[in-house]
Amino acid sequence: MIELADKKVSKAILMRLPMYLRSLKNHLGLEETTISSTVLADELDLNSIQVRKDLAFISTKAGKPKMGFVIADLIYDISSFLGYDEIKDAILVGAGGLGRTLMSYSGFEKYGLNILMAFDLNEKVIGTEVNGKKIFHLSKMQEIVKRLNIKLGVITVPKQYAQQISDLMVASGIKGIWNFAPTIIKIPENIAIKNEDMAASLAILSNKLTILVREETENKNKTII
Amino acid sequence: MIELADKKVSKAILMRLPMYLRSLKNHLGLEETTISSTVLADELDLNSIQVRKDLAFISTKAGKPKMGFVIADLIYDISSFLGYDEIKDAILVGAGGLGRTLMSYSGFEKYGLNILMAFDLNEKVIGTEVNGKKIFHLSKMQEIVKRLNIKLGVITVPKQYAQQISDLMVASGIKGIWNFAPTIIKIPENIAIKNEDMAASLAILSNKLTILVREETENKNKTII
DNA sequence: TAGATTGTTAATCGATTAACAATC
DNA sequence: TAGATTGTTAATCGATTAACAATC
Repeated sequence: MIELADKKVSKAILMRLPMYLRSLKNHLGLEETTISSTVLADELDLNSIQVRKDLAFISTKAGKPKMGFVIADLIYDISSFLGYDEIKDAILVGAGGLGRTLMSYSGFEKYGLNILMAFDLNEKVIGTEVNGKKIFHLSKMQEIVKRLNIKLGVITVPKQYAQQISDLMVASGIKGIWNFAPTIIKIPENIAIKNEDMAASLAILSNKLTILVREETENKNKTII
Repeated sequence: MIELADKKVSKAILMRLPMYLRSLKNHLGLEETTISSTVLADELDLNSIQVRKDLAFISTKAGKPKMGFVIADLIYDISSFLGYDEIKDAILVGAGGLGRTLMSYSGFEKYGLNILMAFDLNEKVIGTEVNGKKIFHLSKMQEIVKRLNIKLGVITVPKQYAQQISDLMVASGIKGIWNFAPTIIKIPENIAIKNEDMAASLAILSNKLTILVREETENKNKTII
């Protein structure tokens, strides 16, 4: 019997994998064919043991002592592990500033995300296109999503509408939601959600900055005293 | 002698604090004055013990048995802990789609971030304004940043320019960088950086979605077999 | 008072790092 | 061969959760 080895991945690893991918692609571009865990670790400010553990976790081929890892193999393994190789169609709701920015960004395809079209309520934008992607009236969403069997939805509406839109998406059969509205959305158990939380990012940066500035002030005082 | 209790905050806590803040503001808006750790925990899908630990860590006033925490106090404590109460001026480099979106978003002030102006190389946008914020030629940046003693920089340029812009920012005296370019930037020790890594977010969502869909398929097969 | 809810100490869990033998 | 670099087992570290006494 085949053991599907339903490995549970930690969030920490999932966040590092795209970092590896970037580095690896850089090195491949530089005509290199292999790479050691130390080089990767140094570049990404990680521990080399951690890098080896992570790579062992996702890769199908082991690294070789003295030689390291085959870059192309790693790229392939990480990409498929992350599902970047199978393009997932998505719809976006809220064709305002952020929504339009995401629509015009062509880089998501690299990560397996393809925003097909958008929905909005604003008559001014309905019927127009952004980056070749049509904007429809929100009332059309459910039918289209069902018909095309779309599984991913991006929410870029003002926060007061986020919950409604999310409910509508779920009702339409969407299974994964990428939420950019700065609010918490309630979803059923069997739906995946990722909140893009800029406030949290800012909190972290703000804290780092505060500590830095404080340290510098203290050091200055020391020399004076 | 005063012990400054230089508490080292974990990233995990820093990411939760903005979540608390949101919830608390909601409840305050609902005319409530106190809240228990269980209510907060349920709302945010956290453990109530964890909530109490977090709150104990940042708050100046203890909660009271049976009554819970005073919402207004918590809001004040979290805000000041995160530095949201002291507005930090920032500049932005790269007035393209994403840059302009960030410039037009007025919500950052709530988090203590005020984007004063932007810089770019594109003659078409130089001299124009977005949301009342002027766009200058990049060559003006260093002087302005120094003169106004600005400590925060936002990078929204294409990835191939990100490193140069970062170097320029550091040379101008900027201490904290919020990087939206999908690339790794090398910075000196004494500079704070936060990478807004959409690829990592997508990786996490993509993985959740894959697991979900796989489970559903397996369950369906079970019933058939 | 009785019960809800706090804060703290101890236990658990998971992730990171260290040590080291295996090997190309 | 000698040395660099791997993968693995064990140790450490930190964060989360459990247990429970304190108290409003």
